[in-house]
Amino acid sequence: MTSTRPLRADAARNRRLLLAAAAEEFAERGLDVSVADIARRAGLGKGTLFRHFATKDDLLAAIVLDRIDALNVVGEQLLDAADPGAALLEFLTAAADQQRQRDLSFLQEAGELNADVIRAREQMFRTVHKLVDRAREHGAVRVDVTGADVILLMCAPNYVTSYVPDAPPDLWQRYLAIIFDGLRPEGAHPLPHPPPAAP
Amino acid sequence: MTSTRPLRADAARNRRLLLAAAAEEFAERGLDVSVADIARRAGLGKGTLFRHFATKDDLLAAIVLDRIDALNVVGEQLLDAADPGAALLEFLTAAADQQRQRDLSFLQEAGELNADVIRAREQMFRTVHKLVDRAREHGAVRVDVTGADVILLMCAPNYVTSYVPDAPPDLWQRYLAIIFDGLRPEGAHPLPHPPPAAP
DNA sequence: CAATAAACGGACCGCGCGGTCAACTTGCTA
DNA sequence: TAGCAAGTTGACCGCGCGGTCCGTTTATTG
Repeated sequence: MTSTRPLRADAARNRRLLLAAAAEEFAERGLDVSVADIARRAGLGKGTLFRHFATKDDLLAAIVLDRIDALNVVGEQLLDAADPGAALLEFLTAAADQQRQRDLSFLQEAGELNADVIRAREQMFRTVHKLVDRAREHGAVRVDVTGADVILLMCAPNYVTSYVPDAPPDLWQRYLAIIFDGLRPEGAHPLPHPPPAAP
Repeated sequence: MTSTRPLRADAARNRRLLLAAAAEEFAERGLDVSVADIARRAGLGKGTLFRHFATKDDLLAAIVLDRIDALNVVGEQLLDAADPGAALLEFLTAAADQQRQRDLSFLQEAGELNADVIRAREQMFRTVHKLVDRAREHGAVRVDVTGADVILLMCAPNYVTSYVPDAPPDLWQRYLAIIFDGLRPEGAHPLPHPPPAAP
């Protein structure tokens, strides 16, 4: 029973400031910005950061958890869209758009992350599987790709554009479109390797 | 005029040992293994490592340079293959296969790297452009993708599989096949964003 | 085989990191 | 508005990193 009494007003505000600062800092400069920089950006002391998040990883986990949950909500809403193929594309668009900029990828090895994150991630993965199954049944996706494939390919558009120096902010759409065309049944060539069991 | 006299026999051997150890270590444990670990793996002192490579980045650059050059050789040989579409696929296969495991990506911002690496990379990129142009003229690749697109997508198969915990070593082939299907003209949908000028 | 320059190695240095703590400030409540 | 728990802070700690340096070892060569 962790009956958490409500945060004091200033503490709640500072927590939000820290999360916002961290999200921006991670996005702009990658996952190894120092906690000192994050605290400075939030206009707070380093000690305050560690009062709210025991560890740098916990801070990251809190951000990632929010994003995964938000993404899962979008996915679930799309589960009963009229056009399952369009719904899957829309989901992938939302996913790439949300975690634009640098990575923050949620596809990390289990051990590295908080149990809450792992749980949320698995739920989101289940949603993706459903979206893919529906799209496949509807003939919008080739028969030989699985939910696991789509999960793995989900981050690729952002990854790919992260290497072009002054990329326009929506360049990723181009690569999502190419990859999505690769998922379509028309003109599909047989795949040389079975899908992974994992995600 | 840097008239470099030949290395002493043991020094030459140790240089090779260091390059091999670094390549393995980078591949297995990522780019931020310590130089101490690399030296230990090579069975040499840390000082020796720094005698051969002034900086950790120089060591990385030496490895990357080798790979880029090797890849460029493969690409140039494929330039007059009978089937330009198959040649492009073969090139991408060689690229992914060579730099399997962890990243070592050669698509980094210019400033980060040695001038030699940048030169080699640009040459390799020109080869890719030629391979793509030939494949496009031959109808093996959709008309709206460019060499720059292919360069960006080149590393995606390895990236994507790097997230599955105990991935079979050739799982990347599956995602290369999917992406390559996305590059084909059959069933291509118009792309939502112009290609980047950059690479 | 002696002489010598080249190569080696590991103790050492300074830095910046994630994380701690005790003195101080502040919002809440009775 | 007094009292106090909750919250804040920045100096501080230990660590491991990339990189240096110099006493020692070794391949080469006349």
